Order: sequence, then structure tokens, then C-alpha cells
Amino acid sequence: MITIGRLARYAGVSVKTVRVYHAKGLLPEPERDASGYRRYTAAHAIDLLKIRTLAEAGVPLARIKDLGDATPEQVREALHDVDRELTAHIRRLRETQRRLRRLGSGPVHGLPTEVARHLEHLPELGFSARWVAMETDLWILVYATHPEQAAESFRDQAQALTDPALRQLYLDYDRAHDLPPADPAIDALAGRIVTATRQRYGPGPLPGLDAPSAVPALIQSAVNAGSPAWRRLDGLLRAQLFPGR
Amino acid sequence: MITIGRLARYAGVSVKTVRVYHAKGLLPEPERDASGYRRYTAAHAIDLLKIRTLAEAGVPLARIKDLGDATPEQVREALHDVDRELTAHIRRLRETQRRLRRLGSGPVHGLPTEVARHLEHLPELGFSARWVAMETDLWILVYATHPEQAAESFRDQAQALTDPALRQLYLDYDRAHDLPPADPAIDALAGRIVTATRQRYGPGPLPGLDAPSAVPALIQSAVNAGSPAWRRLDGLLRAQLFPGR
DNA sequence: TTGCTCCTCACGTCACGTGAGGTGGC
DNA sequence: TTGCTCCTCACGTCACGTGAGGTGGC
Repeated sequence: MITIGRLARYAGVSVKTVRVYHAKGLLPEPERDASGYRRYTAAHAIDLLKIRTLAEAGVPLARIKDLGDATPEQVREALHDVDRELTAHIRRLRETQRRLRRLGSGPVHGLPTEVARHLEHLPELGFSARWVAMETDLWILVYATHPEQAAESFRDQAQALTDPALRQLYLDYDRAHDLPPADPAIDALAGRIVTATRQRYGPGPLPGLDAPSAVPALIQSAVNAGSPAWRRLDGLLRAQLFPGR
Repeated sequence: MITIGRLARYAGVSVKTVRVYHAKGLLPEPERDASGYRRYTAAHAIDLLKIRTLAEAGVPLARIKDLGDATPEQVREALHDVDRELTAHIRRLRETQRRLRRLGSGPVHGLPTEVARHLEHLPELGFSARWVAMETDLWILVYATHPEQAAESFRDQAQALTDPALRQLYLDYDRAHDLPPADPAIDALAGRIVTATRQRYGPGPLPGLDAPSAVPALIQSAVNAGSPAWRRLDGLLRAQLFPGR
């Protein structure tokens, strides 16, 4: 016959936790002694340890309570479910840990060194600070949300810039920022970009991120907001490269 | 410029979560458009992803907020702390999963087969149902709270029962339950138990569970509650085996 | 007697979820 | 016009934590 404090310490919980489990009907109320103190037995300790194991596994208290009046078969099934949920939870935490470590390492917000070097190199190629900032945000978002495809995507982009003709297209895109939106140079640039894209990737669907990804939308919308010319250029490119949408 | 809904879906959270992060000062409020809608940029998405990584790692929102105005050195240190806490958390979850699987398997509350067989064997040796129930509770508690020492502890106990003289002592303890507490047979039994214990383990400290463990207290108190004779026997044994306490 | 533990409310907290009641965008 | 999204309160919820104000045990 032990007190609530001993029981709680024994199971590694607070006294309040034990009282809450009584109030919620998870743990049966024990007998009281002459002065109204709860007096617990080994059976209560066993029950409490079971409840804690489930609670620590992330099972809501209401579900633990339901397990109390379930058949052994149902309990077995439920334990299997909890086990699988726990495995998934542990896997997600490890994924979180990986992202956490990328946050702490790397020169720019956890970007790989090669990407950081690439970004630092852009001004020397003639790109504006605005363009570099946009590219930095782009790669941070891509690496954060699509870590598997990011490296391939980046290599493709970096390789494109080694081609003088393609690099010129990107530079022209950058400089189009301050053109009047009706400037015919914008229509010409759109045409050249479409031609080059089709030459590089063929007539099929374009490579890149999944359609449901918000990253391109995020980048493009940020881009478009700054410049009416870019907004028009974006519209022309979309119409010609993604006529279906 | 994306809306709160797109931003939230993109980061895998609810719209409410984003608004809460604004209210708590974790995420800066973006500009509003003409109709009062929040309009987000890539920078907000990057900030939100960082916040989510930390939140999913279990960092309280208040601590995440403090990280906002900390030096890079402090951030680096904090990320290290979070990493270690996450590692510990994952380790605890794996330990929980192990206990969870013991709950679901095994014949009696996850006890190993050898222990279950031992308990089933006890009535044939002449032990009472009350004794068997007490032993069952004892081993459930020991295996639940001291999984490493439990197997050794059990083997020691099981081996003791193979010695006819020692087995007789346990049987006599069992039967003493209903004696009058003043019966001199209780004093005699206490003396025999002390002698046998000292013969078995020598004059030094007795093996078994850690002193701070509540298990012996839990069992003994449950035991004592049932019988004045056992209560007296327990007192005699304590006085002679643990004179210091 | 003193410090520790126990008792029962009642309210607080953390991180959101869930309407309520209304407006804006496509 | 219709369904979807956005807005701001306000209250709810989950699993406890934290006093408040008092009594019991060693």
C-alpha cells in the first residue's frame, strides 16, 4: 500500500498526472485510508506503467481509455497500429534532425558548398544583385522542400550557364526587369527563351519540380511583383511553354 | 506574392498555425493587399520552413522566437543543444517502442516465456494462489522497470527454488500468512531465512535491485497489507538483514 | 513543532483547432 | 452566382502545471 507520491515517482510521472488519469477514468481510483489518502497496490503500478508506455508512444489518453474495455484481439491490433505510428514518428524525427543539421551547417542557410560558390560567382558573370538574391531564395526553397531532386536540378541549371548563348538569355532576362512592359524586346526575348528551352529539353514535358510544388509559383510571384516587364515576360513564357494550363 | 493558404500548404501546416506564428512574433507580418489579405514572399517561406524544422524538433515556440534575435554563435550553440535533445528524444521513443512490444507479446503482460512457465509451475510445488499472484506482480514490475537486471534477478530466484531447503523456506513464508502475528514460529522462520540468505550471498551487501527502486517497497507493502503475520516477519527480516536502515 | 505529503477546487499554459459572422477573389 | 479563401475575435481542447487554502503523517 503506497501513496500517490511514491506511485508517481516510481512510474516517473507527477502526482498531478496520476490524479488526471483517475479523473479521466484511465486508472481506477484506489481505496482511501482513514484520512482520505489514496492507497495503491502493485496492480495499480502495473496499470500505470502500461498507460505511460502508451502515452509516451503518443497515444491520446481517450484512446488509451478505450483500450481498457476492448477485447484482447482489438488490443493486439491497436498495439500494432500504435507500433507502426511510432515507427513513422521516429522516422519523421530523424528527417527533421537531418534538416536541422543542414540549417546549422553550410555557408548560406545550409546550402551545399557548390551552390554557395555558384551564387557567389553570379555577379562576376554580370548578373544583378536582385537576380542573385532571387536565385539564392530559389535554391534555399528547393533544397529545403525537394532535397532529392535539388542536386540534379542545380547541376542542370549550373551547366546551362556554361553555355554562352544560354547565359546571355538569363542575363537578358535579368536586364528586362526595368524595360517598359510593352517593349517589343520582351516578346523577342520570350521567343528566344522558348526556342532555346525546346532545343535543350525537346518537345515533351519540361523537367523540374513536381507540378503541385509551390516553389516555382513562390519564386515567380515574387519575381513578378517587382517588375511589370517580368510579369509580361512570365505570361508569354507560360502561354508558350505550358499551353494546357 | 502568395496568400496565407498557399504558404501554409507549402510548409505543410494549417493557416491557423501561420497566424499564430505572427501573433507570437515568430514570423514577421507581411504586407497586406488592398482587401487586407496577407501577401507572402519567398523570404517568408524560408523563415517558416526554419521555424517548422525547429518546432518539429520539439523546440518551444518561445525558444524559437528568442533564436530570432540571437548572435550566429548563439544560434549555432542552440542548434547543437536541440540536436542533442532530439537524439535523446528519439532514443527514448525507441525504448518506449521496445516496452510497447513487450506489452503486446508474451503470455502474461509481456513476461518472457521462461518466467511465465516458472509462475505456472509454482502451484505444483505447493505455493498458494496468493503467492503466485504476488510473484506475478513482482516480475511484471521488475521487468517493466529494470529490464537489464531482471533476467539475472529471475535466474537467481529460479535457481534458489531448485534447492529443496531454500524452497521449503519460501513455502513456509507463504504459509505463515495465516499465523497469529505473535507465533514464535515466525521468529524461527525469520532466523532461518537470515541464515540461509547469509549462506547464499555472504556477509556483504545483498544483490538485487537498486536501493532507490520502489519495486521491493511496492511488493512488500502489498504483501504486508494482507497479513499481520507477514508484516511482523517483514519487520524481523529488515531489522536483521538491513540493520543500518 | 517543522517540513513534507496529501486533499480538492480553480485557474493557467502550450500549440494550436473550431466555429461565428462577415468580406473578397475567380 | 457559387464555392473557395481570406479576415478577426472568441472559445475549445489536450495534457497536464501551478497556486490556494487546508489537513494529515513522522
